[in-house]
Amino acid sequence: MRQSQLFTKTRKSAPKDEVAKNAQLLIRGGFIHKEMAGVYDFLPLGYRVLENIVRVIREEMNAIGGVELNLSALQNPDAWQKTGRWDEKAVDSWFKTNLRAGGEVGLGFTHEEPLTALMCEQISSYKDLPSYPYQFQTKFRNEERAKSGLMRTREFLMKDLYSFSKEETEHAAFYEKASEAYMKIWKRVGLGDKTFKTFASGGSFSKFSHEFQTVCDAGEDTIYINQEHKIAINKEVFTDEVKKELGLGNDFTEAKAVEVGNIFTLGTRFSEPLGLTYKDDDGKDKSVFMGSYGIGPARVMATIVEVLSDNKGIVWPKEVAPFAAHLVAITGGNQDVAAEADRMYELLREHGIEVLYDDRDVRAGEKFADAELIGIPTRLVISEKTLSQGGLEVSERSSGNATFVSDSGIVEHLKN
RNA sequence: CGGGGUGUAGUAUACCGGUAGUACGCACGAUUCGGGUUCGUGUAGACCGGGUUCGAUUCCCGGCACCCCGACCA
Repeated sequence: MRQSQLFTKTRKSAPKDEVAKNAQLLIRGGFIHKEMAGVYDFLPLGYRVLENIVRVIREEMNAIGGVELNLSALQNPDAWQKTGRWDEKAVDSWFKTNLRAGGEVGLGFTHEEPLTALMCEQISSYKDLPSYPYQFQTKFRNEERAKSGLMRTREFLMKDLYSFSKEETEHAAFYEKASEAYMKIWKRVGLGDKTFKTFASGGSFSKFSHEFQTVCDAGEDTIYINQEHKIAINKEVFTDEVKKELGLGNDFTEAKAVEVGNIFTLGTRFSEPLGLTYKDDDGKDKSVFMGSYGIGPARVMATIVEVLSDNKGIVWPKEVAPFAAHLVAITGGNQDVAAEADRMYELLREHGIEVLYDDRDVRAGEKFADAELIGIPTRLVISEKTLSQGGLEVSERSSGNATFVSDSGIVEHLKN
C-alpha cells in the first residue's frame, strides 16, 4: 500500500510511560496504540504482523490435525461451577458482570470448561476420538499488574488448542506432535535459535508441563538451559532430583526468558466433572483424556521485537513482516523518478508481492529512518542514480547489505 | 495486593504562589532534495475534586490514571 495512505505515522519519541522496548518501538513505528494499562489496539501495520503470526500458527495446527472453531468470550457460569473455577478464590483473574435480565456472566480467561461441555454433544463413541479443536480467541484476565507492553496484558488473543483422546497413550503421541509443531512455529517466526522447550510444573496427570521459553532479558521467567540437549528447566522445578530424572547432567546456564507457548496434560481434570465420556469398544463409558496447548500471538510479536530489534528499529523476519518489501522513492522533485517508482509499485503488486510504497513528499533521511524503524525485511530504493542505471538498490534490513538489481530482475529477486 | 514514583499542547520537556517557555509535530510560505535541511509565520497545554491563600499549574488532602520493584500468574 502507499505510505501516504497508511493509517499511522511514525514518531521520534515513545510516550514516557512506556519503558518496555517492544512497546516503545511498536508505538513509535505505528503498529499499536495503547488504550489503557494492559490494553492495546492493533493498527494496520501491527494487525498485519499479528495476522501473519496467526497464519503461521494456523498452518502448523492444521498440519497436526487441528480443526479451527471460535468460542464465545462471554461465559456461562454453569460449567465453571462444576469444575470449581467460578469461585474467585480459585481464579482471581475473572472479569465478571451481571446481565440486565438477571444472572452473572464472565469474560473467558481460558476455554477448557465451555469447550469440554460443548464436546459432550459431539463425542459419544471411541470412533469420535481423538479430536483436536482449536481457536484464535480473545482472552480476558484481570491481571493485578499489567506490564512490559504486549508481554502481559488484560485482553489478548490466544491460540488455544485442546486435545481430546481416548487414553493416555493416544494423548502422549499427540502431545509430542504438538511439541514438534511448536518448534516449527518458533523457527518460522524467527525465534528458533532462542526458544527452548522447558520443563515446568505439571498437574495431577503429569509430573511436568512444557513451556516454550524464548531467551530474552525482558522475560519474566528464569530458566536453566542445557545446551547439549537444547532443552531447559524452569526455575520453579529446577532441583537435583529433576535434573537426575531427566538425565540432563549438571551443565546448565541460567537465563531470563519469555514464555511464548505452553502445552499441558489435563487428563480427566475437566472431562470428569463435566461428564465428558465416550463408549469404548467394550461397551463401557470412559472419561476423555485431555490436553491443552496455548500460544499468545501478540506476546510472540512482542518477543520478536525484543529479541531482533537494533538501535535503529525493528527487524521483522520474513514470515511475519507486515510487508515483504519497502519501496522508497527518492525523487528530489524529479518526475521521472516518481513515475518510475509508481510503475515499479504496480509491477510488484501485479506479481503478488506485498509492498509498502513510500510515496510521501519527505526527504530521503526521514524515509530511510522510518524504513529502519518499521523494519520491513527488504528495502528497495529508486532515485535519480538508480534510474540512470536501470534498476533499484536492494538492501536487507537485518544485515544492512545492499546490492543493485536491474529492473528486469527485481521480481525474481524478491520471489526468492 | 504490598512498596516506590509520576501526572504541564498530539509527543518529549522547562520554569514558577502572580502573563506557562522550548523542541518535535501539525498548518501556511520560502528554501532544500540519498540519512529526520534551513528560515519565517501560525496552531495547541497545567488529570479531577476539595482545602489554604488576595491569588494555586505550583503548597496540603482526597480521588483517578499511568509507570517501576516485589508478590501473583488455572
